[in-house]
Amino acid sequence: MIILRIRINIEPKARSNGPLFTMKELTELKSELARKKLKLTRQREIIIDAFLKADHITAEELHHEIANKNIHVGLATIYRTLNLLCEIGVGQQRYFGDNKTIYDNISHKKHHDHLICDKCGKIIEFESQAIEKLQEDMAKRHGFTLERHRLELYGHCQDWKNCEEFQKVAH
Amino acid sequence: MIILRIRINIEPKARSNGPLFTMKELTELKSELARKKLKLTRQREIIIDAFLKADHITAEELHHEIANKNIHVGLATIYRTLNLLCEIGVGQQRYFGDNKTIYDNISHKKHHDHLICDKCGKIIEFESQAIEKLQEDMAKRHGFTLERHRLELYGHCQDWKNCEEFQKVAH
DNA sequence: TTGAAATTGAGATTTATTCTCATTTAATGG
DNA sequence: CCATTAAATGAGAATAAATCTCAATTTCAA
Repeated sequence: MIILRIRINIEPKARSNGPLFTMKELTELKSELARKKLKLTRQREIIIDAFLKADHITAEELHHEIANKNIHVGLATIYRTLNLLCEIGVGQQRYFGDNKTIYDNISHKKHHDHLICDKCGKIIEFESQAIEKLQEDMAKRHGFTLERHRLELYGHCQDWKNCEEFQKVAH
Repeated sequence: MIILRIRINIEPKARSNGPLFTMKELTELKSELARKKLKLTRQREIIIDAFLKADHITAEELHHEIANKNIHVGLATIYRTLNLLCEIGVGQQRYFGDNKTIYDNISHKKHHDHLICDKCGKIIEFESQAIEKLQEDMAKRHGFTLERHRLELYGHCQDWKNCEEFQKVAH
């Protein structure tokens, strides 16, 4: 018997180097997907695995990351899956002004804001109850019901000159 | 004698309905442009005039605004001039997440942050010394020299249902 | 008035992201 | 285990905001 496969995107072997995520993560994810009548495809597993290992990453970067493993997943699928993860609440989109959407892996993080180094691109996360409080006050003063906010501090860090990822970032 | 003009973009008459800006503004602007070896063209006058009358505006909106006066200025020129105004310090770019750059006329404003209504698109400007102070502290704590920041509060205002410019804004 | 240098318009180009649709795949229930 | 069906994928087309190109035009200073 001969089976012809016209398009095999990902070889079954791609799965064989260790489990992609822990059993707990996998179970949670599956039930979350099932709730939305979504499927856990091989592509999604791969994307999610790479995403969970990252901290802040762009779709393009993730695409390369996966390509480096000699796996091909279409860029459109990467975008689709990243947006899906944001809907589920595992990720969040950020725009730091360089015209690229950064996907923030918030699976293990609580709410936070960002400090961004203009020189080396370093991103530091922080949280300030005091600032949040003042924001709430300010909104109330103007008759607003606050839903969300965006706070980004830009400047340069102490050691950007030694920073390995040093690169002038455009504004 | 016959003069043939192949391309007349803006008729001289377009200038005749009143002075575009006050003498003081014009003088300041001219010297500012001269300092940079830039020219005060008719297009720039028109764009700057419309921009100074606005508060927050997109390039596209400004383009329409000008078109409504039966004057044609190319969109590329609008972008170029708006960016120029930002360099000079008369304007500032903002991104409020709807994938369009908003140009903020800051000619008569000091530093401020924004409250944005998700329902009607209303933009309120505010300033908080207290928040700024906390931001400074936070940056210092992480070894950062703060250059600038972005603080935007999103939610909905009291009266968005009656708001004439009501329109669901996409996120 | 004139010449050099800056500016413009029109449309091509870029770039990130989304969309389209034919093909393929996962999950479900017998 | 297999068939069914709805969901997902890949590839490339489409979109949309903003920038770029370049020949034609205009400003400004001398």
